[in-house]
Amino acid sequence: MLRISKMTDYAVVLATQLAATSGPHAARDLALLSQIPEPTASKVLKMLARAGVVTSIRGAKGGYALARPAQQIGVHEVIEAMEGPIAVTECSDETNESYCEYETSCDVRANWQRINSAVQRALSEITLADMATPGAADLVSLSRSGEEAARLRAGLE
Amino acid sequence: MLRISKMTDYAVVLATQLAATSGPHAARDLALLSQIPEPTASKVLKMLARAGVVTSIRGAKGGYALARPAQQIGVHEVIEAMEGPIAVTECSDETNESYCEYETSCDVRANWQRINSAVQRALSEITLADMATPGAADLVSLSRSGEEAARLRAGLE
DNA sequence: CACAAATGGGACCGCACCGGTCCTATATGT
DNA sequence: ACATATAGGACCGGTGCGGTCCCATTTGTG
Repeated sequence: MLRISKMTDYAVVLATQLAATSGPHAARDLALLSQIPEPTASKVLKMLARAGVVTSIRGAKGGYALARPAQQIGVHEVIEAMEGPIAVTECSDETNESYCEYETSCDVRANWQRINSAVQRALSEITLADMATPGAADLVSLSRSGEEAARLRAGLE
Repeated sequence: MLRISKMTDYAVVLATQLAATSGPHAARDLALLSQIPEPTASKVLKMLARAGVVTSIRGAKGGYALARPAQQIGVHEVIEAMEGPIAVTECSDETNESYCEYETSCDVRANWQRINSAVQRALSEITLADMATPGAADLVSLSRSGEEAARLRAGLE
């Protein structure tokens, strides 16, 4: 988990660009703006459209626009559009019957739901409008990551 | 992001088992308990050891134990042990110089940090002790990140 | 009405990564 | 010494993902 796929990165970039401007934009324009290869950007936008995150207008003068106001679209929607439902473990989603004989391990798996919902909540609180506003990235404190933060800091200096 | 790899799932299961019991356990025992193929479990435990999540005791009567009390180990440590630093985008971690000519897209990428830290925070608030307690799957620490995000949004609106 | 400009929906490919196994070296209790 | 563990890799097969391309469909425009 938590490794961001490139496609998902593209999706967020593109969706944010749609949030920043207004009116429909052709896939080609968005691709140029975001420095994403055009065919790939097109594919990503199609996925977003199918997921209902953006709307599409076909034909000449067509393009893409957000399906709803940017404040009402959480980044989790974009991410789920690209990667499917978030963080399901095998134990939770399917029909499997009898490998839960050892209840200890299955209890643990049930607890994965905590992790899933925690992540989901965190992601749904960040909207595309947030992503479109440039400055405020730092007021989210990343302090508690300890060594991670230290590494980042070291990288900056 | 957010697709949970099998290895990571194993890691959480194994770590949680260590949290539930006490004293060192051999990899073989843990593997049997959790229904994970032994060589794989062994590999996962090695990774956790190298990351400092668990300690190892070599030789006969050896085994693995948590490096710290379960309440002090967030699941993000386990996850990072398996997958490396959480959710970094290419733009943030490396030495790359000049593909940020279009500042709009790079601004967006800077905002990835919000997502990263939101997820990080959510995960760091769930400890192995939480994962080891069976019933109380909901509640606990999830509310924190919610409040935080609410504050952020309040600032924007 | 014909044409150009767009999206929709796939098929397709190459490669990196991941799950999984196994082998050898080293450490340590008995 | 010997049995029991972990440490650290090498190795391999399969799947998934990034990425491209093609063709059908829709729709504005001259």
